[in-house]
Amino acid sequence: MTDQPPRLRPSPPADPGATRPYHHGDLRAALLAAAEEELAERGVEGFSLRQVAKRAGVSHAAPAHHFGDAKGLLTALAAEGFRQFLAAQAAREAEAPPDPGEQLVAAGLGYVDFAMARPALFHLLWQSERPDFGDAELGQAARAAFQHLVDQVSAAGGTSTADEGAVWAMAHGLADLLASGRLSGMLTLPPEAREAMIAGVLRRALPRR
Amino acid sequence: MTDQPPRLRPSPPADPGATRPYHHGDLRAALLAAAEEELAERGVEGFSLRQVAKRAGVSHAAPAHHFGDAKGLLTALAAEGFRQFLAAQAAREAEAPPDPGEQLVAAGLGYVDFAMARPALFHLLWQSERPDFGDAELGQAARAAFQHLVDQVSAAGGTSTADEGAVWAMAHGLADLLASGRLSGMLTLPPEAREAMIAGVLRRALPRR
DNA sequence: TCCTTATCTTGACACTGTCAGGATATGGGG
DNA sequence: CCCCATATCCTGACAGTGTCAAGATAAGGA
Repeated sequence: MTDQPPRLRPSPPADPGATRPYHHGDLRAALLAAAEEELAERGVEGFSLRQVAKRAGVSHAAPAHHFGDAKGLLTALAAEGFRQFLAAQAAREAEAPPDPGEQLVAAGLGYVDFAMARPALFHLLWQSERPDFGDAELGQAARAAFQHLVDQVSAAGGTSTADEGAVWAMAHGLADLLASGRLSGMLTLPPEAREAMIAGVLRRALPRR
Repeated sequence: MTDQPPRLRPSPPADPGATRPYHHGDLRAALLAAAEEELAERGVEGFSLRQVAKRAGVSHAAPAHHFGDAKGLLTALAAEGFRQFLAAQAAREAEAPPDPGEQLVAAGLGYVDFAMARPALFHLLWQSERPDFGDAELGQAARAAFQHLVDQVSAAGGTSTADEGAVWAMAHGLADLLASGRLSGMLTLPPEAREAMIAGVLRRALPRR
């Protein structure tokens, strides 16, 4: 497992005795950080806007000014999540040999890394309908993220829709099943062996020569 | 266990003038049907127990007696969903040649069929935390469903955890991406071409000889 | 200094899931 | 036949949720 992209800064201790200034200073960033913590603890389905506000030490209606509504907050969080998702792939590629095939496998490993390290955020990005995927910023971040794999396929000699779909589906299937705790046969393996097996499985989707 | 419902009202407008009998007759089945409709229309994240009760033409607390709480209803729905998921695979296999490899591909096609035909239910089965997967009935149905693919892999000559994982991940990745409207390159294909491409991609995951 | 703007709080509303207690039908025993 | 134990369903209440309206407070420029 390689380095993960830095998480949003952890939320403040929320000292109840401390007199908090009326203006927070950087509430937007604090709310995003609190939202991701809430997401990790309660899941997408248990996500509560008021709980996020409470965690950030602010009134229940404070998020509205920065994000409009809950969908707006989750949209911003998803956009940031897609950027970190892309960064997870880049981190793996930086450690891999420059061979196009190896780079493609590395991207797939980063795909799986991200899903296993932050399953709730992965869920928000790929299976939730709560973010507004019509939003410009989120749309751009999302397209950039899953276009990256497609580009890697081309670089590795893929030419068809089938090539793109196969690699994407294999990486995504592994990521989703592993993130949700299935594929126990792989999960119980020691990390190095598991990683090697994932790489081997990813290679099956590669265009054959 | 469940009798065939005499009338599974597909969309009961809850006729206000009609005097409904105090006892419904087969409320449990009607609630399950209403729940799946609600699921299809609003998605897992928009699911509302009260809305289900209203759709079935019954008071908001009526479901409690049959299912306990919302989790209980979704657990029962998920168990039924897994059985139908398995049936979708079996339906494809019945039309395929008896060759083990072809049977395995057929199972994968059924896997994808189900996800595309009923994406919200697929989402409930695989990505939701609302059903109680510790429940005995649901656990049995779930295990039977995703054990089937693994058995097919063995029959087709698969011997390793990698073989099982590869086929499962490929089928699952295709199903999830297609159900959520991604993989547009495949979605825009005519059905026969799309099906052939999916089969071809599934074959990539098969153990090579 | 004063006023405009941004930021945050308080209060309210409709909706949700769940619980408690009451109403009604069903079926079997007397 | 009557009666009542039980299953079934309803009404009402409560806390929690997202969102809106209106007010309070701070920041910054004229």
